Amino acid sequence: MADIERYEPRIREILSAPGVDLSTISAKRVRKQLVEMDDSLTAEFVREHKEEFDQLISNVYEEVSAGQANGDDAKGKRRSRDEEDDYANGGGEEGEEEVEYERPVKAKKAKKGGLTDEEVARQLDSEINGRQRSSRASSTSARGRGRGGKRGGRRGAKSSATVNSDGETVDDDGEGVKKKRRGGGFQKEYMLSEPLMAVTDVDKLSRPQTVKKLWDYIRSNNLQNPDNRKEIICDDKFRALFNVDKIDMFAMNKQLGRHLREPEPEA
DNA sequence: TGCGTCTGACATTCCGTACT
DNA sequence: AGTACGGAATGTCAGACGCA
Repeated sequence: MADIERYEPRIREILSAPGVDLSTISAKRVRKQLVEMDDSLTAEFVREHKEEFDQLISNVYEEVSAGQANGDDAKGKRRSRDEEDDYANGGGEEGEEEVEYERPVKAKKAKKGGLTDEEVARQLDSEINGRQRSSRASSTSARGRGRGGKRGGRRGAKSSATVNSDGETVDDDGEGVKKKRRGGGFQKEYMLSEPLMAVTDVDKLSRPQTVKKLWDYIRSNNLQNPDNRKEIICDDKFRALFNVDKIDMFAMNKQLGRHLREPEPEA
């Protein structure tokens, strides 16, 4: 039986460190920090004893958060909405705790200014009215899911709404969803820079279409690093585009903006 | 009514976790 | 072990909503 208890001070240190937001910290992150802090501790060991670590982290979390709540009523209040639902739900008392108390995106939103009266009112209003937006946002990560690769729920399964080859947003039936999203937005076309034109073979595209074209090009030219598929090995055209030999896929999207410019207004 | 704020939408791949 | 899926980053705009 490994002596996991001896890591308690470390865990306490992590959880009570200045700048640590208990509403966003996760057991996973604590474990990671633990490994980083303690050279004698390996990731493998932590993985092997994950449950024990999680149990310990949870205990320390309870203590630390209780301590902070005493001295900081505001933070106590902040827990009230979301965390009552999941964290305190199973936890709070003894017994099986929901160790994965992470709510990163929610926390991000909260960080933007916390829950003001206005926001609370809006949330309540949304819940009452059962707006589509609120139902999505309230579950997991609103942005995360909307943005992420699981549109429609399955990898590779094309979404219920996609951008077709004309840059038009369509749903599964091929019907336009312009009722909801007319014009502009993703359908807005930009003039492409010369290097970007060289890759896409067109001079005007919407942003999503541009990204799509880039990925077509990447795949057809095998530019993905086989060891790290998030990394793109630049060929001449890409090098001209990004001025680097390799680029992270996220950075690529970021850099893309530099190659898109507003179309000149038509006469 | 206008302004400010917030959310959802789209493309992409990979990692970690939960579940079977 | 294999499968399924959420979440991660990036950009921008439309639409919904609250408030003054």
